[in-house]
Amino acid sequence: MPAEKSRPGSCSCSVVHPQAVQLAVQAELETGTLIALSELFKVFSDPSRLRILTALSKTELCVCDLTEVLGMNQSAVSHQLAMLRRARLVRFRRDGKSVFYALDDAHIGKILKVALEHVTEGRISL
Amino acid sequence: MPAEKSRPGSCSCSVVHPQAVQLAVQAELETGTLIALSELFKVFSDPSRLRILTALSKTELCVCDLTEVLGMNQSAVSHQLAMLRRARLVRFRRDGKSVFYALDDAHIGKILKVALEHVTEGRISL
DNA sequence: TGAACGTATGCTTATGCGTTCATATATAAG
DNA sequence: CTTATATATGAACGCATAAGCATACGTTCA
Repeated sequence: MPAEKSRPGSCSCSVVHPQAVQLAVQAELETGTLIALSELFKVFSDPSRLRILTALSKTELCVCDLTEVLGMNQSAVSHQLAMLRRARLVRFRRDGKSVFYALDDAHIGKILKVALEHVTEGRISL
Repeated sequence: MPAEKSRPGSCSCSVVHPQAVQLAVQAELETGTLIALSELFKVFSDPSRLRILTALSKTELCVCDLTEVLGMNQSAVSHQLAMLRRARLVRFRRDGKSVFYALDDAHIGKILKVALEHVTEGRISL
């Protein structure tokens, strides 16, 4: 008997470790959760958006302020803000002609903080 | 006097809020940190990689095991593992013909946990 | 109402990225 | 040394996306 398993679709290996595989399979996240997670991280994966979030972590800002802080044009900033809005990471209020943005969730700061720890520690170990 | 400021490059607005902008500018991350952060999040922004990290959070696995767990072909898994390796999120050891992968950093679990909280809470509030 | 201003958005382009295919490397067995 | 197996890697294809341009929308003021 050559292999302890042999599901045809996935891989030709015969050295699969069943108990480890089973553990891993049981730990799998639901598809919906997985997609939501990856989309959340995708929002954080762009430097411009990180700068926006960092700025908003200190104070509410209007779009014009953000173009000033980031040195980007208004269209680019608005596009990124739209994405942050869709991800529900920022909220906004209109005041006359200006629209003010602010962070929408407490977890955002936590995520950034933990990630920053990872990054800076990695730095040191280099 | 029409505007309180008017740096030409960024934006034609005249309603910039100087004290808020200053606060935000002071909070800016260094460019290197910013890039490192965004690259870290980029690694987390793909469902396949999240599945790999979730699986490895439970147990060490060889490449063949991972193809089994994920139902992806070996090449795709290896490419993703290479990326995780470059990001120093996983380490690996060779044992005969097999290569076993494991998580490389304690922060990874934390980041995932906090993000998961955000995602699931968002779920509930819908 | 019309003009001016702040902001949002559709379209386009350039770039990036995930997967697959083909192939290369590494280890083990005969 | 040859063959088989496990993994890695380069090239290419298709899709997603960030940024810029032009323009539309919403608000204020005259």
